[in-house]
Amino acid sequence: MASIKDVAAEAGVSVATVSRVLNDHPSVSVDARTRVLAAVEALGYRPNAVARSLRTDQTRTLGLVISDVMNPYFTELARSVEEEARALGYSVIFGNADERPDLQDHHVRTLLDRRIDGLLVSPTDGGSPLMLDAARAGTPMVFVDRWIPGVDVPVVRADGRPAVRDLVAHLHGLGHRRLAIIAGPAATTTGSERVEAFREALAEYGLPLPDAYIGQGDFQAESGRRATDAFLDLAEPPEVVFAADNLMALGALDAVRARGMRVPEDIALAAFDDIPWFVHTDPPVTAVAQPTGELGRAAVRALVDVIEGRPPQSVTLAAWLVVRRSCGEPAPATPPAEPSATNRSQP
Amino acid sequence: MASIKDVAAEAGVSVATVSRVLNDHPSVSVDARTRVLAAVEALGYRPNAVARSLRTDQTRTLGLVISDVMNPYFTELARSVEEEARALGYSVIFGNADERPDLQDHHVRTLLDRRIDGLLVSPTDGGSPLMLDAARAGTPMVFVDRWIPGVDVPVVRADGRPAVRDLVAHLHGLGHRRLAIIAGPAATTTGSERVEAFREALAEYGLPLPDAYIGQGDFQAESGRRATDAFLDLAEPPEVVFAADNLMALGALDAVRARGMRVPEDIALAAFDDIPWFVHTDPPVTAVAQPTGELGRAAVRALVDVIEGRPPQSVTLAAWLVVRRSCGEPAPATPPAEPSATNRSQP
DNA sequence: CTGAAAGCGCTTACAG
DNA sequence: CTGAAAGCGCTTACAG
Repeated sequence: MASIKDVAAEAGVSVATVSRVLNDHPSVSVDARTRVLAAVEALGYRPNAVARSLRTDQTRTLGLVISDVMNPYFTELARSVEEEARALGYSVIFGNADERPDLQDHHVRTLLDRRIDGLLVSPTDGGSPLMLDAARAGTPMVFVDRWIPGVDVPVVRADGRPAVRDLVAHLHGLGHRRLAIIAGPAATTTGSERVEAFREALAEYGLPLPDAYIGQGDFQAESGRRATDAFLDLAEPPEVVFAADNLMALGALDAVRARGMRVPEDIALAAFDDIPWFVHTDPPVTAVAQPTGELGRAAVRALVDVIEGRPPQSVTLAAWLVVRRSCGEPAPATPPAEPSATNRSQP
Repeated sequence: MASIKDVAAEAGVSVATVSRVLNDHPSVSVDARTRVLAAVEALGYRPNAVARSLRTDQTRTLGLVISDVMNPYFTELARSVEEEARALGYSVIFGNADERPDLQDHHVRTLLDRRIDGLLVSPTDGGSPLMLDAARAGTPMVFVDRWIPGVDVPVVRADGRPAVRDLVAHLHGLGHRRLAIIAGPAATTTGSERVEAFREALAEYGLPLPDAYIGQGDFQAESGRRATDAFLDLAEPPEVVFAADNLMALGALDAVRARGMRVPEDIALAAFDDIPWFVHTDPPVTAVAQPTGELGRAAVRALVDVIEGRPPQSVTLAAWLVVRRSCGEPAPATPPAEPSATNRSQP
């Protein structure tokens, strides 16, 4: 592979001049520029980004450590992150933690070793020493979706509280009184916040949230299945199951179906995170939708602000309720504007 | 950030010795090793991967250029690629082409500039000059899922032909005679092969595949919607629509639902690529399943073989038909073993 | 406007 | 077993 030396030789100039041309440095004669460009073309030369990074101490690369790529919510987040990063001249390297703290650490370490310019993370746990150290050491960092309290790192996320309150109002209006939740890991902010929001909303209606109605999940489908099975085995099973993410909702559907029961006749179901398939499930699933794409883009902008020395900003966007039929709702008289099936709409 | 010099100073040895310790070189005294390790620990030193790559001319990184991350099939492929790569000591950088040749080229170029050790690609088109040049220039490369004919690059893919034949047999058995397909771009192998497989299978039953029954899609949902709309507007609409991927099937469902029609009563639907949600759609969707995880792992193994100088191997695995109810099938007397909802089963 | 030179952080023959 | 030195491919003050 041709190096800058080859180009210099071919153009009859020094490597310094070649470098200047490549970096659009103003003081290069037209003649030199022309010859260099011709040599670049002739040799099919491409600058070695590794060498450039070593020299300039910047990689123009962002790291994104995501909790679980297979979760459509995070897939979309990853996609929007890459788009915005590309628009700003950065590449992104993804690490999939698969909801495992050890894997998360593996990726954080690898990314740091590669000297990424900044790190975007949606923490799988309460914060490993590694990540905390990196933050304290001054690695540009932004949390997205989930965050770690007590660390001075900007957070970009959606506030689901009002939407959860709307959901509970909806459920209460349909006559449901025994409501259960499949929670995410308590060590994650989204794991605990969604339970708290649910509990508070229930309290407004004088409804309890007994321990037996809190299923402990891990944001993956299998845990949704197990939690739902446990609910169904109760002497007094809940009338509604609210899954704190879409994969656990999938698991809940699996469990209900395995028993030959039906949603919403035998048990109602709602989910956090809306996905295109929820329009076509049997029945269509009522869900809390997030402005996922906007979240990803805002997170990248915040991170690039930190990297480039501008004051970064935490961002909180609104989530909203999308009512479908999985809780027993008859089609509303005036249907609310609904996102099209494949594009998660922005608020 | 501490460099190898700092470690050397702290340990009272030369940087060469530090490097030897770090790379497990045999000839280092126990004493030196101990002091170096202590210094590494004390300084929290981590080797700079960028510098190491520049020096060794290898990045221990694989590039994966994928047609569309938002497609669950590719998401799973990406995930298994990362897993196997990690197991073999490589990281992977993803590029999402979003089915756009220009974006694909952007990522290939970026990846090449970063000097990845090898490239895994599922081409969006018939092969851009850039990619062809890279292949000819000797960049270690493997095609996965889709491929480009006439290039000497190993291919790892699934053969859907027998499964498509099974599908057509199934449809014919249910009495369907007017069968349509929503195809992917003809420039992609999976785009053209699936149509050919379908056409050949139809021929075995003496059934034609008229042009009007070939919808031109691009593997994304919107095109599935458009193609289905066109089918439905025909004087003699098809009785079955076979979508060549799961996103176009989603679009087809959107279109059918938008007209207030029902699957399979008004029109039957089948899809290439099985996904967990197909178990819970209304109705559950009959689909051709691929051994996605195994495909990703095999592709990585093949690529690492090329990189490390071993003879690489092309791999073709089998796809299989999963019958559900979207084509009008009554539940079979002896239900076939079916993949669990969230784990795509291997054959 | 241009080039020689230093240096980014490593690894690795080459001597000793 | 150990260190001094060269070199990977760039960029960028410093002179001219």
